[in-house]
Amino acid sequence: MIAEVYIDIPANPVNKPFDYRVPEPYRDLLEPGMRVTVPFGRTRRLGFVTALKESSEFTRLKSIDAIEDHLPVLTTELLELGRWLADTTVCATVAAYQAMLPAVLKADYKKVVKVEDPKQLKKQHPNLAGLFESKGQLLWAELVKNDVNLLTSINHALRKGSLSIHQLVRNQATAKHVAVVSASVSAERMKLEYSQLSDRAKRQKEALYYFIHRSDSATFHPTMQALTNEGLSRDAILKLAEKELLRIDQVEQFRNPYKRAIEHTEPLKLTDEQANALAPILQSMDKNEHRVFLCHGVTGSGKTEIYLQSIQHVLERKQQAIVLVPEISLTPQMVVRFKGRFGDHVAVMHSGLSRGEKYDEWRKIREEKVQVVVGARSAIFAPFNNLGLIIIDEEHESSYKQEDMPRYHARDIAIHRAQDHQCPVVLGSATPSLESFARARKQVYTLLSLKQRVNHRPLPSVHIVDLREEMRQGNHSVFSKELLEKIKDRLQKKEQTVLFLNRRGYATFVMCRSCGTVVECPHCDISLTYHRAQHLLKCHYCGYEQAVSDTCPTCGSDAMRFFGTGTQKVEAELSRLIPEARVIRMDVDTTRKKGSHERLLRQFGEEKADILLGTQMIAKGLDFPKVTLVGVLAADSLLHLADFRASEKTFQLVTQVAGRAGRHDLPGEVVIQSYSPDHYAVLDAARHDYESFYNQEMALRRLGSYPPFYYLVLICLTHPEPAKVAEAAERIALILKKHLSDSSQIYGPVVPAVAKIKDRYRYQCMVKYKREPALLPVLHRIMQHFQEGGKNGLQVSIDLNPVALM
DNA sequence: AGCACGCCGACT
DNA sequence: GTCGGCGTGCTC
Repeated sequence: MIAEVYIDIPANPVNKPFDYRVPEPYRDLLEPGMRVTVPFGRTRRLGFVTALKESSEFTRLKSIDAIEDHLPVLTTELLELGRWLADTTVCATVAAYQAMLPAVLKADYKKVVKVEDPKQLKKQHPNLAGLFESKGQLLWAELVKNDVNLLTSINHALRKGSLSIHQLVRNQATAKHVAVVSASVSAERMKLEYSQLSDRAKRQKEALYYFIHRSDSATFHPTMQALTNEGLSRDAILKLAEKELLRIDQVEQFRNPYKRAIEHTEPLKLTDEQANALAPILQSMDKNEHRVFLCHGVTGSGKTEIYLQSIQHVLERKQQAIVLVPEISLTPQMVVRFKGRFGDHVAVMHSGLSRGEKYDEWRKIREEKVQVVVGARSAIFAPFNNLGLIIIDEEHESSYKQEDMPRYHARDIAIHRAQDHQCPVVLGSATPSLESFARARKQVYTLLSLKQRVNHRPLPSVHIVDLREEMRQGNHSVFSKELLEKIKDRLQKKEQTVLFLNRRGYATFVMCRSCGTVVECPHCDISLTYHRAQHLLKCHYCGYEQAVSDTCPTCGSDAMRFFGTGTQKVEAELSRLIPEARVIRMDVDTTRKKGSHERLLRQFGEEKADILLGTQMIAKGLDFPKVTLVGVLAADSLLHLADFRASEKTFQLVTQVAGRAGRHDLPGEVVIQSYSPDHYAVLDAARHDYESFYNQEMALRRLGSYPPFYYLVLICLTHPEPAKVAEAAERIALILKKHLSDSSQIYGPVVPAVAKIKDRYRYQCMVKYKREPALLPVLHRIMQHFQEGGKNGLQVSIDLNPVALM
């Protein structure tokens, strides 16, 4: 028997299956989808078995070393999905497989140096022999870490045979075990032994006594942890186990990230609108029919309840469901809603979990211990075998697009899997992506509309403030008069305010007023942002930091001034203008630590603050009854980005943020500050008019030949030398022009808005096309040709259907 | 990704 | 003459 194995090196030259002989004892065990360790070249690597066969065109086959799994980690469906994913996103097949699995299933490679001939080593390299001391082997990394100059003597010793190198492939997947203690003899016997124990064995007697006097001693098996918590001695228990009076078992345990008890909830009574939306979804499930529904519902229209009740139906049909939620709205609030309804049937997957916790949640899915998974983007690969429904909440969210290889969009994966399983997909959003809404209009998707909020609360009233007018009246503050007054008013009424600004840091750039020099990052083509807390200038692209100087590096004048406003500056302004206000600031800088995101939100929920000030991350999923005012400080910060989606993003963001106000009994109010108050994205968001926005934006997209009228491909090249990228970009553009049809438009090469990142110069080519059969073959060929380069050479990335043109 | 093979500059 | 730089090519 022969196995086809994909080696876990996501590079082009090894992106193909390698044949290996399967040793006799493995023949009944090995299945496609399992991981194996194999000899590869002169090292050992982990690989994925994709197929089994009887013959190979290669004669000198090596054998598989070991099987790493009992159960295939990739199901037949996922193996196939991975191939499709690699093809359609132009990446290595293993890269696709790795993206579908939890990180712990990746191998941990360790190089080990072994002493073969201690005497010779001591004679020829006493310094090396000293390092090894009495140990027979050392980790390569440890050995080299001490002294790089050792390399020469190590090489010499290797050649002389006094040292040898071995490759260790360690499986990182470890289940958590707990020690469980139980009685291994009868109570009578324990009593007897007890009486025979010497009085000096006080701790042992104590422990034994504890077990004897349990009426349920036969079925009593507490964890070691629990017993030591009771004050019993661990050593005494071990001694008793040695005497075979007690036994200790290592029991595999799922880590439980959600320890607190969650109250069970019952299905809510649906409004007519909700019931009308739910019915076709259930119908489609019952007919085992693949259909995509676009659930377009205003914020607060009760989409989640529709999700919950359709999942209920999935469970009744003994099927499984995947629910995708954007990472930032995967809050405890959200988890509680699903766990409350479905309890232990739910696994949760998000970035806040440790690697071990993620692995456990994944195993619950793989071993069919749960039927529902709620998770961020990668949960779309949940290894369910009988999917009945896939839900993507906030389907317009750009975080569903993975930004590194494989550059997939979870929505595309969802539709592909749902076709395999003949089940429906539900896309939900208050502000659908133009792509999805256009498909709904063309009846490719089925549109479900929810126009009313469940509790019949009116949508918040929205005021647009013209910041140009404020400027004219001499107000240079980040707050308009109107907004400031409203914040003060809420403070007095003990109500809460949410303020949104899409820029972190203090000032977005530092400029010399005398010569106009803007301080830029030495490694990137971008201005540095001033962070006041540490009094540093930081690059938001590469993380570079430098001290703030008082004088201009170019002209030496002391006219350096801060421009632009970030969240830190707003925070400072607030404490100056309204010193009594308690402010919580939420941005990448204040939520970097694990759990701080949740902690800040909880504090705000407990009304320990009056104002929540934040970036993107506060735009979604927040639901606090006391919030009656939402302020969007600069609604056009995104609008002027050179991106065809700028208006769409602005519209979505403003709508989402506005939706945070007045979700409960108290009426909500929204103030939008903008330098372009007449822009349709701002106006339509203020009027809660999606269709009007859609129509205007579609007209512009048609004019610019942008999605959803055309598909895009973005090819981005980087290299430390500008001339090298330019040349490669030129050649790629030529290849595209030569091989693609006339109906496709090829743009570039051009230098993108940020011309250099992390000391690498960038160039881009773009293709717009409607139907282009030659596209994927050409892109694969480009990848093959240009991506063979080494570490510092040319890097090529291909992004099909990019979400941003950065 | 590693690692060897292979062809040109500064050293014992 | 050799050590060693990193450009190219292969791993079932």
